[in-house]
Order: sequence, then C-alpha cells, then structure tokens
Amino acid sequence: MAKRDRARDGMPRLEQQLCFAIYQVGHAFNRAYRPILAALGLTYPQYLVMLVLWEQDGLTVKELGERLMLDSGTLTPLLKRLEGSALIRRERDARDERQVRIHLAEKGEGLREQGRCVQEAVGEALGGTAGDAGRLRDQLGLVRDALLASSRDG
Amino acid sequence: MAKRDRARDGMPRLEQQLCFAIYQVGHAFNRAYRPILAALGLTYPQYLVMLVLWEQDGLTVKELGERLMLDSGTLTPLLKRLEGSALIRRERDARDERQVRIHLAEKGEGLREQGRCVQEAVGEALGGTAGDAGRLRDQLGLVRDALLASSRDG
DNA sequence: GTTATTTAGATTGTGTGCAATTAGATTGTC
DNA sequence: GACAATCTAATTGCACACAATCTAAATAAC
Repeated sequence: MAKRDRARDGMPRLEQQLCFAIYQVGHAFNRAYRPILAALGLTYPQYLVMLVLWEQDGLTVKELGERLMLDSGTLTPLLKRLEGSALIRRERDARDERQVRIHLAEKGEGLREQGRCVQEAVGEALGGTAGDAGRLRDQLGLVRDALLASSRDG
Repeated sequence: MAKRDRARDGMPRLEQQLCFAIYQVGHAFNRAYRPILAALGLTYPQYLVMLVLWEQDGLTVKELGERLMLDSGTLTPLLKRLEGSALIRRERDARDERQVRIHLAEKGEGLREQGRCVQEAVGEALGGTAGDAGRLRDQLGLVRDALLASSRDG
C-alpha cells in the first residue's frame, strides 16, 4: 500500500481501500439493476438464480449455492418466493430424498426472453467506462480466490 | 462483450458478467473480514462507520450516509447498535435539531489502535494477488460512477 | 442388520440494505 | 406572525446474508 493511502496517523483512508471500492460498486450495480429487474418482478439475487437455471435446469439447492456462493439459509426462503411467483418448482429428488431439485416452471421459462434484455440495459448504463471489462473481471476473480483461500486456511 | 461470453442461445453466461464477479468478491471480502472484525465486536458496515469517524468525528447521519452510500434506514439501527456497544454517542445538533451528530465515545476512540491491525490482516489474506490494487480500485471507481450517473439520469 | 457418521435442507436469530412513509424542524414568502 | 415547502431522521416492511441449530435421509463401519 502506497504512502499516500494512509492518513498522517497511519490509519488507512477509506477511499483508498480496495474492499470499500468493491462495497460501493456492488451497491451501485444493485441500484442500476433494481428498476430494470423490478419490471420482471425479480430482485438481483433472484435474477442470478434464474440465470443459472436458464443455463442448466434441475440443479439441487446445494449446486445452486455453490455457483452463487450462498447457503441454504439464504436460498431456501428465496426459492420459496420464486416458487410463490410460479417461476420455478421445488421437487424432492426421488432417488435421494435429502435433495431438492429446482426446475423452471412455464412462467420462468417464459421470462428467459425478457432476461436477455436486462444485460443490454445494464451494458448501456456502463457505457464504455468498463472498457476492458473482461480483464477487470479476471482480476476480481483472482482477488476472490485469494480471499477464499485464506478464509479456508484460517 | 466478446462472443465467448454468451451461450449458444445468446444468453450471457453468469461467470462472464462483471456484476457477478463483483457480487462474489464482495461476499469473499465479507467472509475474510468477518472473523477479524468479530474480535472487535464489529460487522463490516459498522467498521466502515468507525473508519469514517476515526478520520473525522462529529459528522451528521446524512454526511455518514453520503460517504458510505447508505441511507438512514440502514444507518439509524446500525448507529443505535454502535451506541449500545458504547463505541459512539448520538447527539442532536443544538443549532439544527433535525440533525443528529455522531461522536466517538471513549471506547470507540480506544478501538482505533486495534482497527489499525485489521487492514494488515486483510492485506495478508490478499497476498500479492491484487498486485496493482490501486489501478483495480480506480477502475472500479469509474464503473461505480458510470452506474450511479445512469441511475440518476433514468 | 444395527449403529455411527455424514450430508442436504429447513429453521431461527441477528444484521444489513432500501423503498416508502412519518414526524419534527427550518426556511422562504407573504 | 402565518403557512407552505423543504429538509433530516426515524420508522416500517420486505428481502437478502450468514451463523448456529435441527431434522431426516443416506452412507459407512462394525
């Protein structure tokens, strides 16, 4: 960390911290997505679940959780809300009754087309700003992996 | 967006989206900070509030909210918890009684030293991975500003 | 085949986050 | 001074997010 990143007393400056930059841009993304997704009756985490299901149907709750980094305490109520909106069905696996498999319902399948437009809208909001979005995304992936590794190892 | 970023059906792949990368790395940061901050009895947003106050004491709720991108619905209960832990005091401004000014309490002042170590610990967790953290941070700032601008303009 | 362990989800409790509303104070205008 | 418009916090309601715990089912060990 460079010298200018700290106040005279050695306390790191809020504006200079990577974690805070990520905290803020996460909020900004949420705000950008909110009005767009509200038109589909989805929140951002719900939209992520739908994105996964549009890619691959019939996943278990655990598999969904692994892709999204969410546990059952978050997913169970979220999935129940999506089921309440008739976008998905929750069905217990016949072979292993511990597992619950999530399937797209007709209405959820029908939302796929509208989902396609969401990215266009957010892409517009980004404009050309994130010029090399791919590179940025890859760097963030490295940061994520380093943090997760150290969380696991203690 | 490059061609490889989309499935055959034109649906953008989850793993390829910048917003998802940020969503995930935000989670990862939270997990990395949680055990470290738990030792101080703080959550990550509470730590952010303390960081701001260590930099400048006596801010109003509105000013805190502007720096952290949080509104009173989030800050009011959070600040009440910090007051409950005797880290801060909430005092209504004598000149403008609509405002509530937040001051460090003795215990909150005393936490400053321990707060200094938090960044070191997270820095270690990052390792050398975020080689050019400054550059990454600046790019994220641009993304944030673009999103906020488009949110404002509609 | 019975018991112990592991696994998958659900539940509970605490803490953000934000939209919408409300309450109280201040400012501007007459 | 009266009163409307504006401003600041607080409140309420809903939706994540996660730790800790619980239940039921599957698997391993014997």
